[in-house]
Formats: sequence, C-alpha cells, structure tokens
Amino acid sequence: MISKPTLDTVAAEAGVSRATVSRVINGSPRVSPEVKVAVETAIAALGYVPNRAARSLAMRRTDSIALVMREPDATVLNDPYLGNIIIATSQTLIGTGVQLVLVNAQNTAEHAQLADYVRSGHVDGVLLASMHDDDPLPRLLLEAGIPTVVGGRPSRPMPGLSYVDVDNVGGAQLAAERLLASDRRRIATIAGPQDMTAGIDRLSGYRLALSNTGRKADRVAYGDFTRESGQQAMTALLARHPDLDAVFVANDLMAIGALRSLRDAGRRVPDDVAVVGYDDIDMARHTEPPLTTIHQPIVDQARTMTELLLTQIGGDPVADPVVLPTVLVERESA
Amino acid sequence: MISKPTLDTVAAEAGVSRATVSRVINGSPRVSPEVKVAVETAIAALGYVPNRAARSLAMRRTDSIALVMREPDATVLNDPYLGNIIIATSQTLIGTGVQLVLVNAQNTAEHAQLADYVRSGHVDGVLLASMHDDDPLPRLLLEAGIPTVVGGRPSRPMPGLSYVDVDNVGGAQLAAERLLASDRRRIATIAGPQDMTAGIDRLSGYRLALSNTGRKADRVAYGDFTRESGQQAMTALLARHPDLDAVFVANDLMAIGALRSLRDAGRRVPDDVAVVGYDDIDMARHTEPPLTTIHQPIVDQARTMTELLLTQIGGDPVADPVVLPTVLVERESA
DNA sequence: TGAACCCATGAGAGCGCTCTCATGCCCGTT
DNA sequence: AACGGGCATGAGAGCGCTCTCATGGGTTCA
Repeated sequence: MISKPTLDTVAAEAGVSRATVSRVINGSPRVSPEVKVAVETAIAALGYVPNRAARSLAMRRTDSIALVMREPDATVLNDPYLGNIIIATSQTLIGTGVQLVLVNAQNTAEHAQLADYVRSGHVDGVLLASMHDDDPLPRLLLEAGIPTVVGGRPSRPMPGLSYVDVDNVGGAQLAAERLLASDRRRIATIAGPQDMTAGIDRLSGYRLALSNTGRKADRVAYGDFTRESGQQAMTALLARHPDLDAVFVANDLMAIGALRSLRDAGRRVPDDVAVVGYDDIDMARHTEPPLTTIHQPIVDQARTMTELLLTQIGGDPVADPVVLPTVLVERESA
Repeated sequence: MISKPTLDTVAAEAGVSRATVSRVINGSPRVSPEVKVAVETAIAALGYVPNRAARSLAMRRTDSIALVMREPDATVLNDPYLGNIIIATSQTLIGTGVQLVLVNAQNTAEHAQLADYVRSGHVDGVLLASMHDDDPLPRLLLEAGIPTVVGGRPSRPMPGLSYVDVDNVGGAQLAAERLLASDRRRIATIAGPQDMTAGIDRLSGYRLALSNTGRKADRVAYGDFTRESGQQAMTALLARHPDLDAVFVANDLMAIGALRSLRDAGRRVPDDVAVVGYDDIDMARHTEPPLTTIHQPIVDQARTMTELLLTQIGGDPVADPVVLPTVLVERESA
C-alpha cells in the first residue's frame, strides 16, 4: 500500500504551510480564496483524508460516541428493539461526521472498566440503551462529567441525567380509550411485570382511562412480557371473567399469546373479544387477525437521544427529559 | 473534570521512565518483576487508562473494525437479521480489545467516501453485511489492501475476497427432504427472486433434492420474499396444482403469506398441505401452526466473519470462504 | 582479572494534526 | 510620508504514546 498522504504532503503540493491546509480543512475563514482553491485541488489530487487519530489527539475530542447496551444475549437477539435503536442511531449520525462505537457491557465487572474506557477519552459521549434499574452506570458517567443520554426513564429520578422516554402511560390510555370507544364495557388487561417502568406505567395508563369514565379497573392479570405468559394470563382471565369483551395487553408478544388462548377458547377476535396490544412489533402485522396496537416511536427515540447527546457534547446545558408520544395503530383485532 | 493521568504521570509516580511504563502496559517481557509491580501499583492508584488516539497514532493501528451496512432504512428496520449480525459481532469482540464502529453507507456516493475513510486508517479492517450484487465496495477495499470479510457469497467470484456464506443449497435440500420423508409426493415450491444468490441457491437446493429421488421439480411459483408475494404465489400454486400436498417456501415471511392463503382456501396445515419455510425468524415460532423451517446460523456467521477478519488483520493470509451449515427446525407445519 | 556479552532501563525522536503566536504585507488614516 | 491596524500565512510547540538506540551494571568465560 502506498503511504498515505499527510498534511505535509498536501502542504508541499499546494505550496503552502501545514497550518494553512489545516485551516482549509477546518473551514477557517482566514484563508484567501485562491489559496483555498489551491489546497482543495491538492487534496483532491492526492486523495488526502485526515487521520482521525492524530486529529483527536490534538483536539482532545474523538468525534465519536458510544452506544452502550446491556445483556445483548440470545434473549434480546430476537427482539428487534435494540437493532432498531442501533440502526436509527447510526442513521441519525450520517453526515455529522460522528462515529458510532458499539459497546457491550454485560456484567457489572465490565462497568467500572467501561467508565474508565469512556473517561479515557475514547468517546465524547454515551448513549445508554436498554437500561436496568439497578444499573450503576448512569451515575458513574454522570459523576465523571461525561455527556450521557439514557433511553427510558430511570426508576429513581437522577437530577442532571438526560433521558428520552416513551409515553407509556399515555399509550396505555390510548389503548383503553380505543376499547371504550368501541362500546366495550367488560374490559380486562394483561399487565406486564410491575418491577419495570414500562409494566408499571402501562397499567396505570390503563387504570387512568377507565377511572376517567368512572369505571373500576378490576379484571387484571399479570404476565412477564413473554408470549407464553400472555397465553396463560388470557386463559386465567377468561376463567375468572367469562363475560369479558375486550383486553388491553401490555405488549404484543403477550397479545399474540392471548390471541391464541382466545382462539382455543372459541372466542372470535374482535367480534367476541377485542384485543389491543402494545409495541407494534413487526409480528403484529402478521397475526390472525392483524393486531391493533400502540406504536412505539423507537426510531424517534433513538434520533432524539442522539440529538440531545450531540448538543450536550457541543456544550449546551443538559436538556430536560423528553417524553415521546405514542400512537394507536388500528388493525383488525379491535 | 480533573485532567487525566498520562504515561508521564504514571512514570513519575512509579519512579521510572515513560518507556518502561509503556513496556509494562504492552506486556513486554523485558521488565523486572519489581518494576512491573511498582508500575502496576501506580497505574491502579492513578486510575490510568491509555489514550487510544495517541496509541493508534504511534502504532498506525486502531484496534477497531468497521461494520458496514447498506440501506438500513425502514425496510430493513423490521428485519432482525441486521440487528442480530450487529449484536453477534459486538459480542464476539468482547475481550479482544477491538472496537466496533458502525458505518452506514447508503448510496453509491458514500462509497468512495467510505473507501477513503477506511483507507485513512480509521479502522484496521472491514466487515461487510447485507451486500448488494452491484456493490463496488468489496472491490475498492480489496484493491486498497484493506482486510475485508463479506457476509454472503458475492454473485461474481472475487479472488482474494474472504467471505462467510450460509449453505442455502444445503438448507433448501434439507427442507425438501423433510417433505419427502413425510411421504409428501406432490410437492411445490415458492421460490425467491432469481437475481439474489439466496433465491437462486434455495431453488437449486430444492431441485437437487427432488431430482435425487427421481422427481421433477415442476410446480414452482415465484415471490419477492415479502409476505404478500408469498400469499399470492400460494394462491396461484393452488389454482394450478389443486392436488399439491406440500410446499417449500424460500423464506419465512412468504411462508406466513402462504399459510394465510392455505387457510383461506380451507386447507389444513400440515394435514392437507405441509409447509416448510426458511430463515427461522422469530415470527416463525408464533404462527398458526408454528412453522417448520430452516434455521440460519446468523450468530455463527457474524462470529466467523469477525474471527476471519481478526486473523487477517493479524497478518494471516486471506482465508478461504466459509460456508456454514443450516439446520432444520421441526415445528408443526410439516 | 579483563574482555565480551546480556538485559533492564532511559533518552529522545517521531506519529499527523491543531493552535498559538509571530511575521510581514497591504490598506487607510492623518 | 509615516504610522497603526487588519489579515493571511508560517513557524513551532505540543497532544500521549511507541519504538529505536544508547547506556550502564551485572554476569560469564577465558
């Protein structure tokens, strides 16, 4: 491989000094038009590309951010959520000149290491996806003064932490209201685990909608967000409340299980029982019948997170948390 | 933020020279045990972490590789394939000290740019996921002498290009044999687009299996890998060959469409018509009935690609292409 | 006992870039 | 005509690390 041209090569070719070439590259206004053209010509002729490492050494800035994820093991592999976050983030970065570095921090031991890593100036900021409640990472980063944006609301409020959440309460409310609007009166819900903010918030959104119309939100069963648990919960619900005519299921995977349970019980969807799910995963489009569900703006979330991080890196003060609205996707199950 | 410790800080603390600290960090054997301990103590005390940019400047090596993807737009977002590749790659990299940099090269204009980017020494090697046939990128990288590994077989053979493919021919054969083994005799197939290696190879694997038992592989319909096209193809097949008792569908999405078409036509699966899909996407587990399909070793593929790339970066000669075996996942549709 | 050698260690020169500061030219002003 | 100011440009000092080469003390062998 021919040795790559450096700033000096370009400077020699253009007949100017290294500093001037640097000015042209960085768009400094203090360069005469003729010189600018000469330098640009030389750059093009030599196929020069700045060396990122050298630049970052000199600037104390890396122009790259880390996307940290936890436990991306087989369980999560099937979940398109992370993949979408990753891809959306990388899309947002197009044209900004900022690199996306993927970091896997699975166990706690890796966390201190990760904090070191980040602190050592490898990246200018950190995006935290798929957080856990007990995660020490946000605090570590916050204390280290590293620009950080978290996806999802932390269970305990952390002043100074910027995060982008999705409106789980509002989404669940939307779902319940949809059921009420179609004259369903004996509504039940399959709630998610109550140790996750998503599970908690969706249940309270559901309760809110019912109580707004003066209804009690009894008829609740719980699942753990897996299809199997949804199926079981639905079966239990049918046993306890045979007359129910609608269910709000706190995620699509459980809704798919519920659909199966309903079919097994001979109930027609939506004629006998209306079903609304949550997440709008790809599969929701292909169920029988296609699932009416709440769309999560994952792509927007990733985009917003990235934008917040970039402005924070740019020196702006830490932005207030952002909560993104959800949207009802009407298909055929309700 | 307190200014970060550098090599000099550590050297002063340990009472040795910068060079010695560097030796300790890089595990050089030419360091006395006492000094080594002293240095390590100093490092720990100061919380020193080497600056990656400086190191990479001096070493002309970045310890990071790029994962390049094409067109990760909305279409692909729903496809867990890319996400799985990304995550599996990042998992393989854990503990190697190598960084994963995600690069989005959507249009051709970005390709030259990308080649420059890579050539400028930002990464030590490149992983190419989701290739297109007309992609000039592999050639560019190959010519630039940059270690590169491609996912999937390039349509035109490129000497010196290392790639990891999945055995589409063998997988399709497996699927057809499964159908034959369960005494299906009037077998049809819904093939994929014949301008993609996956589409071509799966059809020829299917043909191979049939001809091995002296059968003709007529009864072929074509789709474009979307669910809708699968549904249409199945309907067409049913119209042309009302007596068919089995179908091999070249991907799961089309198989889901086929399932729907069969249900609409009042055929029971697998009693009347057995169905085998291809890909083993997550959804295949949740269809009615759950889909028997061919599992793609995506995770293995990503892992193998990464390993090949790392050895190539390490100076080993370009490895021969690897073709990974597929596996039949028996569920209930066949 | 001295020559030859080995090995741990230090000094210092880059790696390619940015940035501060000095320089010198050209302009306007009085 | 002399002077000050503005502006384009160049010189040079780092940024933090690695690596070559020099150095010097200890060992070994004749």
